Amino acid sequence: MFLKTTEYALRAVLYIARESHEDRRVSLAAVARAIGSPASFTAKIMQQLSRDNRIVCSVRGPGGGFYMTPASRQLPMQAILEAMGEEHLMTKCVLGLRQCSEKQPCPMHEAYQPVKAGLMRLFTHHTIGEMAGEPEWRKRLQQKRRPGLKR
Amino acid sequence: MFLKTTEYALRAVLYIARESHEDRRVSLAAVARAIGSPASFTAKIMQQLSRDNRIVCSVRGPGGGFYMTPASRQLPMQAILEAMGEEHLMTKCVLGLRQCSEKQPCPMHEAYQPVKAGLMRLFTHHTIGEMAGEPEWRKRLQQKRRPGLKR
DNA sequence: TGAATAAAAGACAAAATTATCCTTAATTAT
DNA sequence: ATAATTAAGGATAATTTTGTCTTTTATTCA
Repeated sequence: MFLKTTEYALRAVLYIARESHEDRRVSLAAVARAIGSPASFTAKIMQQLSRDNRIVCSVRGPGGGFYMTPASRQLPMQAILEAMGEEHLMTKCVLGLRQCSEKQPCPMHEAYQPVKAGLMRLFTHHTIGEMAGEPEWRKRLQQKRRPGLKR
Repeated sequence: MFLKTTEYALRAVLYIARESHEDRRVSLAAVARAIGSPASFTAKIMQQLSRDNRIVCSVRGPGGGFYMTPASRQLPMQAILEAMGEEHLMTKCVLGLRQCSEKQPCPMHEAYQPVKAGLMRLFTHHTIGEMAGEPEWRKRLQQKRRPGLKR
């Protein structure tokens, strides 16, 4: 569906939405560990996500790291795709045809239409904060982070 | 959504389903032109699709080319994805997590579920022949092939 | 101010995907 | 049989994506 980069970005933002506040920041290393992406690669992704502090905010120096404001949590999930330059994946033709449209439909257009609509709805109708609200996720990440944890 | 290779494969099979019969074969060059993919790259894709003549059949020599049998037209669209080794894209987690499941859902699992179901339905419930049945497609391909056509 | 910390930025490397070219094998027609 | 045609197969190259490493900049604290 998405590029690995974008998958990492989605994971990272959801993680930060859970774990951070204005005063409690999470480090790059913590993010990388949590989302299972190499640290220096994660760094590049975080740069895209924190450009202009639009989606996540970043602070350098001791005690620094990343966090999200309440305002950013109100952004639709789509904002993450936009930051990564992959928002077109929601509207793209299944066959990858540029000219495909309602007027000039590809053979799969009609059948794919409801899937596309569902995708768009998924990313436009849900905010980041909303998506980050699931409790199962955090539990699993902690299991993963310390595999040898007893019980 | 899919790799370019797979998009080409889907386009190629739908094109061949339309244009060919046991006795009327389409050449590699024709397929490549129709789907807008470089000829030698298309050749590689056709090799995957005609392996064991499972999806398309191929014939070498003068008058040769590719065609589809009525039996192949009955295959679900999914068969094309399988031939290209991308069937997992239908069932994959949006965040790309391997462990994501009903029991261990990622934050987007529940919301993505209906989209995934739609995707799977799209490729399992529709046959290649069915999908190839749209008249608009052929018209557009012919326009594209000869851009300077009068009228 | 100076040292330590943590992200930003840039250069570079590896891997995967996409694309090209050349040779071989199969089929048809002469 | 020989030549011509068309796909198969193999080797190689270009591009994109993914990943790494080093240096720079901002911030905090002593």
